[in-house]
Amino acid sequence: MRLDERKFMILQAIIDDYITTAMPVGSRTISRKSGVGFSPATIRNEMSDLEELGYLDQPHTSAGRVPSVKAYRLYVDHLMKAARLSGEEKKRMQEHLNRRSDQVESVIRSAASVLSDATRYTSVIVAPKLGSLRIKHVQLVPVAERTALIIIVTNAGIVKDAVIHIPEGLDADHLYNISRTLTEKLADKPLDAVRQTFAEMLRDAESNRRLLGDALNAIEQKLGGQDALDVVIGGGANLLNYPEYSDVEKAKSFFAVLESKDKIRKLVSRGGGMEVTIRIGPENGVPELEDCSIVTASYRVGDDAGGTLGIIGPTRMNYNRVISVLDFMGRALSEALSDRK
Amino acid sequence: MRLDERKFMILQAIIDDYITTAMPVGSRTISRKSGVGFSPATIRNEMSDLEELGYLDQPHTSAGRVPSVKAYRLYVDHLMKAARLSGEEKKRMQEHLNRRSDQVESVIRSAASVLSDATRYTSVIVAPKLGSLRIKHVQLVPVAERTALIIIVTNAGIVKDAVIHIPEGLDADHLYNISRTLTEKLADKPLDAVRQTFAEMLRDAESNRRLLGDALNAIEQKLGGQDALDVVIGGGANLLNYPEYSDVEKAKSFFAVLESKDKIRKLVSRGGGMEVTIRIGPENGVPELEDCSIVTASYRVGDDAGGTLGIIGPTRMNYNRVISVLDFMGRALSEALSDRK
DNA sequence: GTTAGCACTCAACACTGTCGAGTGCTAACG
DNA sequence: CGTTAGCACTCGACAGTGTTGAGTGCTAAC
Repeated sequence: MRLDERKFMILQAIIDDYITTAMPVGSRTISRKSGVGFSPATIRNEMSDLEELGYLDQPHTSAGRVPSVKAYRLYVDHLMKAARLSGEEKKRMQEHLNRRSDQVESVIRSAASVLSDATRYTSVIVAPKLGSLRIKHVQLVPVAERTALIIIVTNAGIVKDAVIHIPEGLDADHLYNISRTLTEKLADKPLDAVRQTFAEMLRDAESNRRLLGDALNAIEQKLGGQDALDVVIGGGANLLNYPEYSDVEKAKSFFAVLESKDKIRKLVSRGGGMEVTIRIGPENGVPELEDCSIVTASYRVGDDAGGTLGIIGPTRMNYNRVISVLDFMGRALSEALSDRK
Repeated sequence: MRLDERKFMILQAIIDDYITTAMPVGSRTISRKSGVGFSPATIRNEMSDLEELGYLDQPHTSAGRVPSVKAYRLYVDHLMKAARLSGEEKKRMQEHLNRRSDQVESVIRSAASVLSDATRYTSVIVAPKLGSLRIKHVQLVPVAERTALIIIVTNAGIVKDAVIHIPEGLDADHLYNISRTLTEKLADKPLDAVRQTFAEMLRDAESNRRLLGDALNAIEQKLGGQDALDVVIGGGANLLNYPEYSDVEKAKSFFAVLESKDKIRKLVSRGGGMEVTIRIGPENGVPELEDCSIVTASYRVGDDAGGTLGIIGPTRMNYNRVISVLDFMGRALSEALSDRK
């Protein structure tokens, strides 16, 4: 038995219907649809075939049918027609995104909320690994008696800074000199290499040990520690709008997953490339979310570092729309984060 | 009819029981409690009196009784004995809070999560109004061809910075001079006055118009715009653990309130002072949350600016513990934010 | 003043029958 | 031979029913 034209059509109709209603769909419903010229009985026969082929599941004997993971896969890979976002919508997203575009972190936060608002699902954005950005220059600026700001400027134009303590008696000139040395030593090195280079400097330089140590700590904390933005989630409560989560227990376990960075990271560990990746149901590898799908795309910062943005929703999500939104936002985000000189 | 000793005791027992079980409590339950030497029948008589006095409600004829708002009020104002946090617990909270103490924003975020973890309710922290902090000095640092970092140091040691665009051809010396001028003009003025002073400078200074305008925009955005941290919420999903929210609709409306900054702000608009404020049920003024209580305390940054921290939970929340946690965290947070030289 | 006894109330629960949506199968139709 | 009408069957949803148990209020006795 093969999937002929008509089976495709019927399957598509079932999926479309199920995506909007979340109710098992019966033969009558399909038969009534415009564009389908067959009686319920015929549809039933076809549905029976589709079930045998593994594209449909039946919750129980006298219920309608529900698309299986296999069906969604087929749908996503072959049946789906790409949705176009209206220009107006694109514009609106852009605006909401651009409004705050000073720090990487706040751009990402706003992107997450734009994503979840636009899709009505839950969004996840993993911050870029900034480690591969290269340092352009480093500067120490005195701010108070024994405090300075260390500023690191990278090739992507992103600035990281941190407040550090400095030994007494270091005046602006001193700091300026140290800055020059630091810049010389660090220029063109990736941020990842800061630790090592600092360590070397600590070994060599007798004086200013304290200063260098503090600076190193501060920077490390910014880049890789608690302070570094990691994964941002938007619209967690959105999923409560779907009947799949009308059970509080389910909702709770969903929120529990959202709070576990490990699981989130696992969820969005991406397939690579700028392409949109779709993981349907159990494919996502997190058992608690086996009836969720996750769609991810990626974005870049400058030419090196990149991160992932994604949408988590029920398996019957509107893949169509989600894909276009992610695709668009991936580009928009890359632009917002890279074009900052 | 007056509230005698025994009525107090019984009321207290009822409240205690209800707070832990969330089930209407009957006369038998109270009678069985150690320390109560009366039969259910006697308790019933007393409960009947208490109901008449407005301290108890009866969901329906043959159910147990439930404390009324008036009862909680009495409990909170007179019956409750202050809980002591164990040293161990205090230490744990301190540690979780202190771990990241570089930027105001991240300290507040971590405080929110400490609060919600410690209480198992939802926490809200309103960021301090930084506008009343006074400027100590201002500095422009070149970071790239046409970009500079503007750094504002305040008397509380808090540093705000923003990336701005600068006109071509301004070298480090120029910027240094401008910084000096800015510092002179702005020193000792509150951040709130920046706008006005800048405006004056814009009028006077013929050159560097662009630069000043950009700087003003950037700073404004940082202080009062989208970028300024406003209100942070922690543990929103915590409330799902309580039977009060086993209904998804209720949970949804709760989350809706959490997403509305206006309502949150209304919720935590504080009664003033370092004192802990308690609003029970409808007292909080937000109809959607009429069966939630909110307990707030405040914290300070330096000597001027202050913010509010609070806990939202069901009316039958563990006021006792919540109050001690808030009190402790209020101090801890003030300390963490002020002691930063 | 306290308590035992008793009739009463009401939510929760399990059970039952009905209804309707949906199915599979078979036979008839074009 | 594909399509369709007809029919028996299945099963969840729902409403109605009786039972149980927790809890109450009242009264009379201690």
